[in-house]
Amino acid sequence: MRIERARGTRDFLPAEMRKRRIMEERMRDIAEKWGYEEIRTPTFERSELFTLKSGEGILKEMYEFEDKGGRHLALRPELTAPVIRMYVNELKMAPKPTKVYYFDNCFRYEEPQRARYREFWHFGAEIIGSNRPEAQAEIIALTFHILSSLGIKAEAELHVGHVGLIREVLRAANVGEDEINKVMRLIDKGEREEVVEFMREMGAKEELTDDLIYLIDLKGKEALKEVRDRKIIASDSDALKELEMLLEILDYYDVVYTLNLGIARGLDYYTGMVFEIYEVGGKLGAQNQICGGGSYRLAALFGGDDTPSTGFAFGFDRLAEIFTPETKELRRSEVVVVPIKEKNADQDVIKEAIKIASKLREFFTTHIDVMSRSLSAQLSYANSIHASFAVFVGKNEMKEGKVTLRNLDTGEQEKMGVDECVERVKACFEDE
RNA sequence: GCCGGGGUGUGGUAGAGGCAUCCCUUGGGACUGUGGAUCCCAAGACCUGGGUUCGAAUCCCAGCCCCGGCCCCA
Repeated sequence: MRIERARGTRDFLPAEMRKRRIMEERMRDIAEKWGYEEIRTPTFERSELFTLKSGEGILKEMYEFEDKGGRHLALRPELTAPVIRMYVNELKMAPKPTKVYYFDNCFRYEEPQRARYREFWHFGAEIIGSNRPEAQAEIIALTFHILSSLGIKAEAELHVGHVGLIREVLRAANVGEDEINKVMRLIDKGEREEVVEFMREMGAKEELTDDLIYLIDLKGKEALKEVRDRKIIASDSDALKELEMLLEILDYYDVVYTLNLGIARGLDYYTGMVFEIYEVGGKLGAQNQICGGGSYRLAALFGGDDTPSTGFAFGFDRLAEIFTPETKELRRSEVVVVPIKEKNADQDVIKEAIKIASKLREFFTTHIDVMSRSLSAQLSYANSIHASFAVFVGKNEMKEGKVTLRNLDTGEQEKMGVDECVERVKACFEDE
């Protein structure tokens, strides 16, 4: 019986895996250079961890189950909550800011489609313990540098917003928190008419609705000045001051952004700055968001002190669909050791070949025949895996204490000692 | 959860009621110390289950899976 993969999951073949490792290494490298340290949380958690903070949306999509002890568990649908849970449980006393990053798989029961899977990978980071725009700017700048390390900066568009502004406007007009959350969700969906409709139902003044719509539609650098000029927001507004400072610091980082106050990010726990990054080259179809993040307060929800944090998560698989490594990085430099057995297959040749292969493996990826193939079949194999060199080990070579090194690209070959062989191959691989 | 379009060896395909085609791939051989050519041999497929029919890869129904879209998200 043939067993198929579970729906929405993928097998990663060697070539794909190689590409993903290259990406992963680059992303890690940047995060480490910025002083973030890697952490890992469990693949599954108690269900409450996720149900506590997220709305019905996430709930429907969760892989939830009961273990043999009757505990309610869930495969993690995202990583922010587990990371903050870990912080509250284990890292509360760590120096602030606490800076961590992660690269792990997440699970959501959704209909698979382009760039959307049921098992997918998030690469993300959190800076915990600072409510300053400096910390927010750092997080955004970090995503920007990660993108540029992958060479996909040009195809990405960064939108920065702030949920505080809109919340302040509504609060100032005495709109209740529940209603505010509802409005935020409508805004996030981009349902302009429904926002207007909902405001009318609430009995909001037309003026307020106009201001709100005006805010949502603001884009570009001059927007904040207009907000001040039109006195939509109190001039001593904390959110406004914070956002202005954030944008200024982003300029210091040379980060290119679009101000977009229409970003609301459905989840209620975002408290301030929010941002999203989209792929604009059209490679991702309908799922063009590659990164999301913002400032939030979750620690208190999990029993810790109220702690401001800012973080982001990249959709790694979506990045992988955009990312193209240089062909040079994908090429493997390999050597095949070819024992040449005489008719009566004496083991000395094999023994010597294994020794030589071991020596070569100190430096290169080296293969040796394990199928007892003929000489020509071994060479044929070397060719089909695109090896660069073959090293022949036979009676004649053994007599002289040498090997025959054959360059498989040029066909040139020469007898030489093992040490010289190593040097030759090394020199050749270094050129690449 | 909803809506389209699809499923033939590893991959790519032809076949539109009766012998399943070709290419690539993989293993072996011709070739016993020099690869990519050629030739030969071998392996390997009609998504699953029902129905119609003398007979189904082909027609019908359901399911599963894949591709894309809606919703939501990364």
